[in-house]
Amino acid sequence: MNKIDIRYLAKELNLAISTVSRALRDSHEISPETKEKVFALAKRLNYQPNANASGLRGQKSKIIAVVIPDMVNDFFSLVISGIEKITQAQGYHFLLYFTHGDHALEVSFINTLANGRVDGVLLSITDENNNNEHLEELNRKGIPLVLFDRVSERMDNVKVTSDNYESAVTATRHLIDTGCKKIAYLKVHKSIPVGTIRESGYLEALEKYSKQPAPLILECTNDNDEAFAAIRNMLEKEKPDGIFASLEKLAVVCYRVCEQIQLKIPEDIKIISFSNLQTAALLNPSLTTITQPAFEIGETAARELLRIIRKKGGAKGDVVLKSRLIERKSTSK
Amino acid sequence: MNKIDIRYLAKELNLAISTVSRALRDSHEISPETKEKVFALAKRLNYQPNANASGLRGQKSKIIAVVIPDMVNDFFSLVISGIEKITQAQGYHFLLYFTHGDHALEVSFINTLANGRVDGVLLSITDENNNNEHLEELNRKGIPLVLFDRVSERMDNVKVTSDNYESAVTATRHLIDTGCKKIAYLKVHKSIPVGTIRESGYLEALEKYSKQPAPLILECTNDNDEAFAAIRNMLEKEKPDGIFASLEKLAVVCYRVCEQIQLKIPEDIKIISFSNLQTAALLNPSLTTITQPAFEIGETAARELLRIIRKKGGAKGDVVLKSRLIERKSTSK
DNA sequence: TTTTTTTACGGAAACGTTTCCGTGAAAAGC
DNA sequence: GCTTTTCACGGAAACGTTTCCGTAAAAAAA
Repeated sequence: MNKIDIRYLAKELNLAISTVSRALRDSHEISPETKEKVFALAKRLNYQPNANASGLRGQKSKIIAVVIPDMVNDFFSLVISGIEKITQAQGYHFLLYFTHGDHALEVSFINTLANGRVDGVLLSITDENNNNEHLEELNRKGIPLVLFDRVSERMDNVKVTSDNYESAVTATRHLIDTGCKKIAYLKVHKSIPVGTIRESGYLEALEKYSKQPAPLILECTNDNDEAFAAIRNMLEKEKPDGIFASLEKLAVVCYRVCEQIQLKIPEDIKIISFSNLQTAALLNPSLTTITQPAFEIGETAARELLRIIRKKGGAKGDVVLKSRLIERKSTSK
Repeated sequence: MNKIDIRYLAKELNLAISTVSRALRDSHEISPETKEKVFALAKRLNYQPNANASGLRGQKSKIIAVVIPDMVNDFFSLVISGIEKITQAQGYHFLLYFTHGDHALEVSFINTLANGRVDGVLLSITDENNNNEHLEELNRKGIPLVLFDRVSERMDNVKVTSDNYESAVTATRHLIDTGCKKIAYLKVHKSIPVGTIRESGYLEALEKYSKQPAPLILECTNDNDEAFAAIRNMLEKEKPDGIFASLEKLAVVCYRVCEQIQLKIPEDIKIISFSNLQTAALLNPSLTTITQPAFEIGETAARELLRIIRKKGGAKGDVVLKSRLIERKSTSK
């Protein structure tokens, strides 16, 4: 089978390669009749321009890279779906990379991407406390970068996030409003900024709206069994009547602990959690959540990136999207 | 900022471009000392070979395409994770495409991919009943293709699936064993082969292991509200004591219906479902599932594809992976 | 009519690699 | 000591586009 490239089309039509190329790109220098002939043949032979050749010549690939920690919860699945919607609509493609929480892997990905493979990068930072020389380098090379969800304040790229502080206040206040007198805040030990920001929201709300004498913060590890033990210990010792989990996996562990030590939700203890779990409504009892606009975060980040790619450096406007409190049975009075 | 290409390295080291290229690829024609110098400079300048240029010259991109219907349930997220593990380990990249159930979109994706952009394609077919001329075309062009989960028996590409028939038998039998006398099978109207295969498993099990006089099959639409109405109607009229849902979304709808018409699970009715829902254990009551080895399907499919890419056409061995029955409260006696 | 502009196209360079082919010098074989 | 082989590298072509530059012919302007 003959491979059909632009050269073959040209030969077949008795035209110069340049003419065919221009016709395909609908240049005004080409007569309508010639265009017609070229289009017809191209369609008939299902001609597809070689991506590497165009990319090499034009110094662009129509591909962006999406770098995220992983896909173990629904949040990033939804973000990806949002990104896909935009890239698909605008004729772009995307490569997907998981850093698995490994900063070195992130550095490696970013470095190997700065070689014409992609026109831009969408990144949710793996470890926000680590250095980001690799990102500075990306900026120096002029490769558009948009950060989302897990961002670094030290970078002045466009950032797309959700209102973690405000919704943490809302969540805490919701527990207070439903009668909780002693509210615990659960986080993971790796102090990712989003965790810290949510914590300040919790503290702020306690201060302002509650009479609780002292905050009650439990720092768990990433290990589920360890978290289970820690939470159980805390529940038995401190006996809080409200729990605010900063991550959905912590809420899930809480459910298990409560089952084991026979605490009834929401009678004995109320639980609220940040979560994008699509089955939150089906848990036993259904879980009240602060749900981030994950799909919209993906859409917005992608849209911003493509805008920058086209305009070669547009306005640097951060975008903060609103999360929603979805009240369910785990916090009913 | 100077862009550092191989030409720049050559000039800097007073070497020919070809020498540098060979050194970087660790050719035996280059002396160890020269290699050292080249490696050192390349590392110092963080040189990354231009992907489009290598791709164009070498006619390969080290990128594969992954085409799936969507990511609305955990199954495909897990598959993607499995694929990522393999591509990452073997130095490949992957582009992700969603067909959203639109056959024409699948055709369009496949066609535009056959232009050197990717070295191979991993596909879960959108509509197995539709024609697959686009896939034949891909085969003719010599672009490796591996099908997974939703495959077409008419294609003789490598296929990676799970044991839908056997596990449907197992699922039905599980309901029979827990005492169900009248078991309904729930499917969606689009007769995707996987649905049909599961149905035959259900029928086979009824025939062999149950005294149920006739099968009870309900065909739902993709619309959740319609499915709700249909299931409710069926439950009230037929009063089955066991439900086998071929898709997890149907099981979820069942839960809602049961709640509304006050049927107790598992006392009044038992439910089992194909599902990869990570929170199946947390539902109320926890849901007994047939869980497909999604991650392994992704791993296997990717591994097979990369093998074919390297060997340029290896053995055509289909792979069937085993699903697991995970017994939970929705089917307890 | 002559000159200028426009139209519609052709030729060739360039994008950054990889690899084929060639070659002088050193090493090996005789 | 002469021929042959090996070694280590250089030059240039090729991958398939896009676009710059050039140019006959036709159209417009003079």
